[in-house]
Amino acid sequence: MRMSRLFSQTLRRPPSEAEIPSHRLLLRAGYIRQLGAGLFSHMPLGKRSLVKIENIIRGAMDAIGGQEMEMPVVNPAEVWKKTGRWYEIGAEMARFVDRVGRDMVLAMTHEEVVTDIARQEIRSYRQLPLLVYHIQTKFRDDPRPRAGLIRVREFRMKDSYTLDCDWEGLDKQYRAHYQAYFDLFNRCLVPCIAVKSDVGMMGGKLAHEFMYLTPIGEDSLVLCDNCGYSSNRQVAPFVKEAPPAEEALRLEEVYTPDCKTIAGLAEFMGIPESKTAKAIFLIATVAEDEQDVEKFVLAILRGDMELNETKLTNALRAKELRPATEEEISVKGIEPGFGSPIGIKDILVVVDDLIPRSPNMVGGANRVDYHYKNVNYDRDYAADLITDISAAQEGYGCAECGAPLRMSRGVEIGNIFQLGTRYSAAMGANFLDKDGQLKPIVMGSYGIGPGRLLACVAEEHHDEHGLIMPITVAPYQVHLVFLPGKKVDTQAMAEQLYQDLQRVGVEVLYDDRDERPGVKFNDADLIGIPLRLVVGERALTAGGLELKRRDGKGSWTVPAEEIVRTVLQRISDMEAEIEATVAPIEYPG
RNA sequence: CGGGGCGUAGCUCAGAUCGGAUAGAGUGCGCGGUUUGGGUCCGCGAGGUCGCCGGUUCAAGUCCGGCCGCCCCGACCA
Repeated sequence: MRMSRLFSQTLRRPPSEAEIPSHRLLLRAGYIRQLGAGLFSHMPLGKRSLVKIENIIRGAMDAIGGQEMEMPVVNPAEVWKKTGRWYEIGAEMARFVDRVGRDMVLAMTHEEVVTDIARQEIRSYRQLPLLVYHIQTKFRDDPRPRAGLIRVREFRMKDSYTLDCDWEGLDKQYRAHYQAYFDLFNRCLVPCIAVKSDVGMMGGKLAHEFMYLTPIGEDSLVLCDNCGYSSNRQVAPFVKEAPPAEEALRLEEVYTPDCKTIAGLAEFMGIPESKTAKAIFLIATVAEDEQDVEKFVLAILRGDMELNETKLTNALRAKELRPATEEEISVKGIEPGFGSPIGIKDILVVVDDLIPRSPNMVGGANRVDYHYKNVNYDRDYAADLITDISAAQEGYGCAECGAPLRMSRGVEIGNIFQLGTRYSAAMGANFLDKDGQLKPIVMGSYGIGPGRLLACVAEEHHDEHGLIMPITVAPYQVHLVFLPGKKVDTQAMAEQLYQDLQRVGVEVLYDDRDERPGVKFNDADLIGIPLRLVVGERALTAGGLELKRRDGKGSWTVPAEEIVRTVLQRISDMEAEIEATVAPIEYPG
């Protein structure tokens, strides 16, 4: 490609709305342009990188037996109603009515469609297992897109689906994806870890998220350096050490003026926060018989701990969970700031599983400026549900080995779900097994966001001058630059090289513009093509052309007659370096 | 959806407190010259519904009201 013809220019300054490096550089280098909140165009450079990423994904999926197909973006609501997700998913799914008044959706994932097809196609265990995938544009009306390509509303997604006779088969395909994902992320040179995750709207049993670790990430992760355990904070369990047992003392009301916070209360009472209990009031939306019911929930956990809303949502099987308003709290006869489950009726009380093991706590008395001393679970109040609803924190004990946990942040670049029979059972996708029994197909679902992955590549590989694209993902392999010469016609040489290199299959971005050297070098650095080939008089008098790696790992002066061969060699060197990082990884089970 | 910020040339920003005549700069873009190994220098030129609608006023980029858009924090989220 001739840069004089390229449809996008580099920007000297990034638009002011871009804050994170990947967003700024992808804009400046001309890979992307923004249309609206969470809506981006991929310019020719960006599109080429995106296609390369998608092809890396294709390679990895095909290698584990995947068959590429394509399913419709627009779905009739009917299938979504059948699985219930029409009702469960909120405003993030775009819906519309077609010309004859039918409800339609823009599919944000394709379990329904795959299951619908499977229902028609699959009759026998002999047709299983199967792995199908497609790479397609998705729209999710995210309430808050951010960070450039990291979190957008419209994006490309690879989603694959496995169909199996049983859980053993699913497990096998799940593990194959686990390995394939590491392989392909390695090929993109994006380091990542797999963490256990919440199943969220997908439903199902087991799920992992693949996380690129970075402070700009929006997921909080819990990691154990000792045993390697890792989990999304949303679901992370941890060791809760119960305080020493004590004789239950007499319940006592104490005057605690202005103690509306845990910190204030602990200070006033002269006790650690761990001796207090906090009461949090929420409204949970729960589906009962296809109807949404709002339930008033009182969550109780130790004063020094934080509520984990995902855990609570899952425990309640709630669709939605939000803090209760002061009015809603007052209506229940509860005093905000001094709330307590004691003596309150007609609410759903959920207690963190550490509370029953914590004797003589200080908690609210439902009366302004008063708390109870020596509150003991069971004796003084009861819960509808006792379970883990507290959030892991830095330093808490690892649930596997007890060592202190470390917190980190990450960007989710892929995920894998063991769905089981949720969709097949709901939609009647059954097959006849060996034993003559009709059984629901056991399914899995697996996603990757190529656009987000591109952002992570940029985030991981750049310097103060611009992008440093890995050879596997770069829009072109070689950036050819000529610098006008006084005696030598460097432009003619460059034109010839441009032809020669393309003839042997090298992808060349050729800067044929009449620009000053500084401009060309700066643009080359910004765009980040892995190899830069300069035709200039200075190097020619020193014996050849200048070939340089953008990542700083080598530069060479190459005689003109050897240039094509050398370029091919350097390209395959760089490809080999990356392929060497692809290795079997232990599946944690 | 709550809190905060911003909206003037392709991009980065002045101008707004205190209303006043053809709305500016840098960069980018076009033309001419100059220069040619890290964003040369000089000249000329094109480029604007000052986010939109309404109001106040003799007069609005500037004041008032409403709306829209974008960004950040939170809520939310495969």
